[in-house]
Amino acid sequence: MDAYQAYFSSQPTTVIAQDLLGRLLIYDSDQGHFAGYIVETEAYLGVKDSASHAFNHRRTNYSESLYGDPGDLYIYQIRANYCFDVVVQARNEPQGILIRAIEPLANLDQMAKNRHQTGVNLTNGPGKVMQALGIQDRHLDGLPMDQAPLKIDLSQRRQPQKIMVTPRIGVNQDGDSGKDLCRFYVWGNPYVSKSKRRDDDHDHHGWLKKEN
DNA sequence: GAAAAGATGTTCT
DNA sequence: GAACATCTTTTCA
Repeated sequence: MDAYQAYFSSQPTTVIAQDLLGRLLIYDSDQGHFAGYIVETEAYLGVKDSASHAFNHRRTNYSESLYGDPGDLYIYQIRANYCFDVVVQARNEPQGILIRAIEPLANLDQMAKNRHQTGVNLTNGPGKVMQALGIQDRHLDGLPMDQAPLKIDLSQRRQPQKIMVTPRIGVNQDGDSGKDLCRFYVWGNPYVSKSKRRDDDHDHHGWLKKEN
């Protein structure tokens, strides 16, 4: 197993989800070089998680990638929108981390064209991130991230001032896992989904220091 | 700034 | 036919 796979399988999923906050998401496409800091994640804990696509060992051709190797991509469509997970834990252990929001760093102009929006609306939600990056199909589904154009840079990390923990967004609250505290985000960052502007940290966007 | 409704693909009953 | 790991637009405050 390489170091990339080890990172996504040597700690509990909720710990990895928090460690991903502040890391750089990169996508190289024919639209240019996209980059942004991850500011919001959600952990999905596999067969015992009532909100997971793999609940009760559900396994279909559609969600097969979730059962793949740690560090693989799982790209899926929910209603009219695409989202993506990083697959974590060993092969056949279907856990994943949904990347819900990023703070854009590079290629903001192209993101605005792809989204037909500006400001925080570029990337403050999982479907919005995919639209901003111009990903509107599943051709990257199942690929190992370190060999795909869409990847997370593990060589550096921006340090959040404070990590907030809440129940997940958009999942059925009546399920056994509906109120589990599996959503993590950078306090004060304006790109966190469903956040209120009066809670923003205008000086540092919730990071410990200025731009590296 | 909140709430409601519509668009929409896959899975399960 | 119903539910869903979502987003946009409209309507009302």
